[in-house]
Amino acid sequence: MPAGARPLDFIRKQVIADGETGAFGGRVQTRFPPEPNGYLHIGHAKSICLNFGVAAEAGGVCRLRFDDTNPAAENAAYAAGIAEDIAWLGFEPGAPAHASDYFEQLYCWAEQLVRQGLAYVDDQDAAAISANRGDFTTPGVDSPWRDRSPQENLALLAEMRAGRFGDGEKVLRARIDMSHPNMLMRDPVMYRIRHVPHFRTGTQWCIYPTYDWAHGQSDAIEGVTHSLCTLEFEPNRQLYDWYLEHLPLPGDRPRQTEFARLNLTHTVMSKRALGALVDGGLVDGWDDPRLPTLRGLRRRGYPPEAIRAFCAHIGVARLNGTHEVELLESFVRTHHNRFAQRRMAVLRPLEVVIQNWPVGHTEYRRAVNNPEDASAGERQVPFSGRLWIERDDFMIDPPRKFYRLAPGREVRLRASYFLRCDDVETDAGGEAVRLHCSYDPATGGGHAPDGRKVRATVHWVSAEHARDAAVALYDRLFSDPAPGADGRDPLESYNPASRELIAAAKVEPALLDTPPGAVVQFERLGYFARDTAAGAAPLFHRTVGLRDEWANIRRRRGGGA
RNA sequence: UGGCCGGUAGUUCAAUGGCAGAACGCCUGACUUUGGAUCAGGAGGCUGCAGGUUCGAGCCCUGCCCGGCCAGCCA
Repeated sequence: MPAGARPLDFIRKQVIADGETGAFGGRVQTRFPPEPNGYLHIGHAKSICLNFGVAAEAGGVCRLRFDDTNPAAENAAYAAGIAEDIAWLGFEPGAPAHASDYFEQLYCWAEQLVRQGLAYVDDQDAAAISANRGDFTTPGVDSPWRDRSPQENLALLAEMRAGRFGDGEKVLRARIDMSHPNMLMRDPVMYRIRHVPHFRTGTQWCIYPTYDWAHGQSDAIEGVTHSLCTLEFEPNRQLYDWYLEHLPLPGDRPRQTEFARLNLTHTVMSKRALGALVDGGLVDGWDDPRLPTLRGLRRRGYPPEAIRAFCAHIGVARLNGTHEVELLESFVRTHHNRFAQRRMAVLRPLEVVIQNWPVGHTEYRRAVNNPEDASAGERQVPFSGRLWIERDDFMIDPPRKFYRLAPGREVRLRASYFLRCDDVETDAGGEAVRLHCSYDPATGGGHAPDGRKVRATVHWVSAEHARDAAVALYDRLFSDPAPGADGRDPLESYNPASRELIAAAKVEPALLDTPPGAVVQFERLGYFARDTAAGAAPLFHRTVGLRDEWANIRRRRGGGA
C-alpha cells in the first residue's frame, strides 16, 4: 500500500524549481522549530517528516531549533523529551539550536530598528494596546508614544533590558502602520517584559522577544532557506518578510511557506486540549496509549516506520482537512502483519472440556510464529483436555453467517484438532458456562481425512498451562469524529469507555517471553504491545485490532450481538 | 464586517487549457489452518454555484456561496 511514485507535493516542486533557478545559491536548509512547552504529537510528525525529508532529498540539512521565547511556559524536560521523540521517529536531531542563542543579536537588531525610527517603546498597557489596535473594519489609532525620538527610545529600551520596569509596563513595538489591513502589521510587539527566569539563559534577560520578532531572524542567522510552517502562520509571513527586509542579513533571505497541519478524526491535537486531558486525569499522562502524542503512540505499539509511511502517504497541501484515523491504523497493521510474531490469548474465557481426551495427558502442538516470515520459526504450545476459548467464538443460537462454534457444530482449533461441541452447560440466565466437546484425533494436521470442512478456526489456551496477563483494550478517545467542532468543548465527546481493562486474560506461556515494548499479534484479535513499565505484572496494550469481517456484519445489522 | 488562503470520489491527494485518476475505506469473488494476510474485479464525480473567454475549462476572467486563519505582551 505504500504504492509507487506519488506525485511531488507543492513544496518539493518549489524546492526543485529553486534549485533550477539557482535560488539560495543552490542550498536547501530547513528546520523543525517546536516550542518546548509540551510533548510532540503526530501532527508534529508530519512536520518533522516534511522538514527532515525535504532537506535529505535535496542534499541539505535540517536542524532542530527550540523556539524558546516564552520562559513562562517552557522547560528543559520538555526540550529533552522532544529531542528523544524525534530520534525515536527515526530522525537525527543533532545538537539542537535555540532561539535563545540569538537573544543578543536580536537585541542589537532591535536597536538598529529604533535608530532608523522603525521601532519605539510604548508605555500603554496590554488592554490599551489591544483597544487601540482597532478591528477588522476599523483602523487602529496611533499610540501617544509612537513619535518618541530614537534617542529616547534607545535609552528606554536599555532600561527595559536593565530591569528598570515591571512586567507589562512597557513594550517595544515595530513602527509599521496602525491602519494596515493585516492586523499583524499594526505595530506588532517585539519585546515584552517578563521577570521570569529562562531555562537556558537564567535571569540574564527580563525582556523576551515575541515569536514574530525571533523566528525569521533565527532562520536567517542559521542559514535556513525554506522556512516551512503551518497555515495559521500565513498572515505572519508579511511581518516575517518586513523584519527581514529591514535588517542587514548575513546571507540570503529565508522564505516562509505554509502547509496544512495534520488533523485526525476522533482525537485532538491542540496542546490546550491535550493538556486538559492530562491535567483533568482523563488520561494517565502524556504517554497514555490513547493520546496522539508520539510518546502515547509509542507505548500503544505504533511503529515509527508506520507513522513515517503514513506521513509520506498523506502528502502535503494547502487544503486544511481531516484524515480518518482508520488510514493511520491501516499503516500500523501493514507493518505489524509483516513483523509481529503470533501468539494465542483468550480475553474472555469460556471453558471447554474435551471428553474423549486422555485424562492428564499433555501434547505440545507446533505453531508458526509468523506466517508472513518463515525465519521467525515455530514454537511449542501445550494442549490438554481442558481449554479456554473466546466467549465470542461460541453461540448457543447462532445467526446466519456466524461460522464459529455452536451446539453440534465443528470448528478447527488453531494449530491443532477439529473440535465438536456436544453439549452446553448454562447458568440460570441461560449463558453458557462450560462446553462439553470432543476432538477428532485424525485431524491433527488441520484437515479431516474424510474431507469434511469447517468454516472457522478458533484460538485457544490450555487451561492447565495458561498464564494470566492484564490487557488494555482501547477505543476512540472521543466519540465525535471532530471533537470540539463548532466551538464546543472537545471534552463533551470524551469517550469514558475509551479504555477497558481485562485483569486476567488467559494466555499461552510463550507470550510472557515478549520483551517490553515489543508488539505481538494475538491471533484473530489484533496487535498488542507489551508495556514498558518494569517489574509490574505483564500488561499488554491493544495497538489496533485486526480487520474483522464478522464485526462488520454485526455492525451492518445494527450493532446487535 | 476588512485582509489572506482554500473548495476535485466517503476521506486524503493527483491531473503542460486536451478522454477526471490513485490510495485508504466500501461492495463482490478467488484462495486460505487467523472471518487475518494475499489476489482479481466492482460501485462511487453536475470538479461549490452562475456567467464569461476558448475549437476545447477542474485549470484562465467576473460575480456569488461555503470553509479556514488573523483583532495575545502565546507560538
